[in-house]
Amino acid sequence: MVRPKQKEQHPDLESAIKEVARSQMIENGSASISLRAIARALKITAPAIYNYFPNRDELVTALIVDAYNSLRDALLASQKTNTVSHAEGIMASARAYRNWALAHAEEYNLIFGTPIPNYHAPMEITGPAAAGSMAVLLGVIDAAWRAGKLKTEGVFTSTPEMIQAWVDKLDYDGDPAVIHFAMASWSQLHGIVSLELFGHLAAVPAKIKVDSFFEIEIRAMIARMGVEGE
Amino acid sequence: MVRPKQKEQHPDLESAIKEVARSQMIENGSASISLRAIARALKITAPAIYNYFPNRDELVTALIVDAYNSLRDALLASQKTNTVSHAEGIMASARAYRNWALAHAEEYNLIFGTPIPNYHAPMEITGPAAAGSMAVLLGVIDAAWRAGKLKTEGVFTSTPEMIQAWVDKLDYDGDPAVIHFAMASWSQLHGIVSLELFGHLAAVPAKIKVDSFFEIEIRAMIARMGVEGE
DNA sequence: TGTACATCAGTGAACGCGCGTTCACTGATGTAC
DNA sequence: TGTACATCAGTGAACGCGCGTTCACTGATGTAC
Repeated sequence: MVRPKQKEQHPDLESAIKEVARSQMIENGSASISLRAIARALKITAPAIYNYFPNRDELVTALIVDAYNSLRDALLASQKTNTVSHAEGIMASARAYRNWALAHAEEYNLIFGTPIPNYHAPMEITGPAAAGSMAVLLGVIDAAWRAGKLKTEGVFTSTPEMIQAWVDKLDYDGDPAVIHFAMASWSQLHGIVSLELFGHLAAVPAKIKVDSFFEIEIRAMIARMGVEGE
Repeated sequence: MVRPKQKEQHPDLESAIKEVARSQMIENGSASISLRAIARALKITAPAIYNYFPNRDELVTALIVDAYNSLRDALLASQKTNTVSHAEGIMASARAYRNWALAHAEEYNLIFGTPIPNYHAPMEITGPAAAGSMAVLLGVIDAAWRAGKLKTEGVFTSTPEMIQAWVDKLDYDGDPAVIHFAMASWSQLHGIVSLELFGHLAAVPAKIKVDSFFEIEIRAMIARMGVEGE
């Protein structure tokens, strides 16, 4: 997708296009990514974009992949500085997830929200990107399990279809209950974060802090998994 | 909005317009509600719609209000047939919430998902409608609390800002922890349901059942609230 | 019963707009000799 | 150092499209006398 360039108005127009696309998503929502609007903002003509992306859909795909990678990096970064305890490690990744979502609201929406009309994500490209960020979340919980900190007994009597599918998909060799916990944690993160993003949790104008609600809920989840506090 | 009619191609064109709008949301997503497309489907001309809705935004608002009311009715219906136990009452409303969302995916998305670009919901109209459906969820948990079935001690040390705001907003005279539990339950419901709707929880093509995952998670939430099982 | 009139739901043409994409082009730059 | 040529990022015009909304209208129906 990147071609050797000889002259350019912008030092890196491919990145500039994506950057403007991101900022336009913030203004108008991810549904209204428009090549012409991007070109206008960059003071180039719309066809120039075709030197970098073969069409609008591939630009959207690139934005999705970037978003997943950005989320993955944020999650990874939260782990590097946290070796205190497994409970705190899980808390740190949860906070990193939420903070990333709040700081990149439209990108979060792009990957986990309403699909863009008339756009169909090519799974062979977005799938691995998605797995990359999910793997970090699973990894944190898996680490707690491998350290014997997770209470997996009694989570379910027989492995449900859905969990087994994830075990197979991720080629996971641990306790299926770890996958269940990862999915449960992710659901909870997503539930809080997405309601918060759309202003459903707190009265919007006042911009009331959801922080303590988030902390209480995630700690409850960690307690449920049996991981001891710091 | 309703005017006396003397002749009509459709017995109730106002309802027909909303019905077609709903089915077009299913096909193309809520972002692409189009008066012209609706008119085409009804074999009328686009300006005819202006006899029923002053503009596109008010049609969208009407759809949002309908959606909230429909969800509220589904939640209420789940309560009428359930007097077995508080735990089962909560389970029933949770299942009703999920089932409604799965059966009305685009309406769910319309009220809780990405806002429609360039559309701003008039809070004085959508606010009460939203409160109506939320009130049912709160009511079920509040009933358990009033029956002394909820373990509200130790949920938080001091009432967080966000919860207090809801207490004030809903003029709630019970334990603030009940509001917390209602918000927590809703977050959890929303998290699972919205991931499920967008195919993130289960590999999409196989359409793997999320049912048991959902049951396990909601039962865990009920257990956390201290409500005894059946 | 018959006629004149008012009502008003739905029509059809038109407006100005923004969109993705194509195409032949231009003109600055880099390269070869 | 100087000239001829190839490259190719970006241009500008054009395409066909769908959109929300306006406007003067038409023609079937209901009503009054």
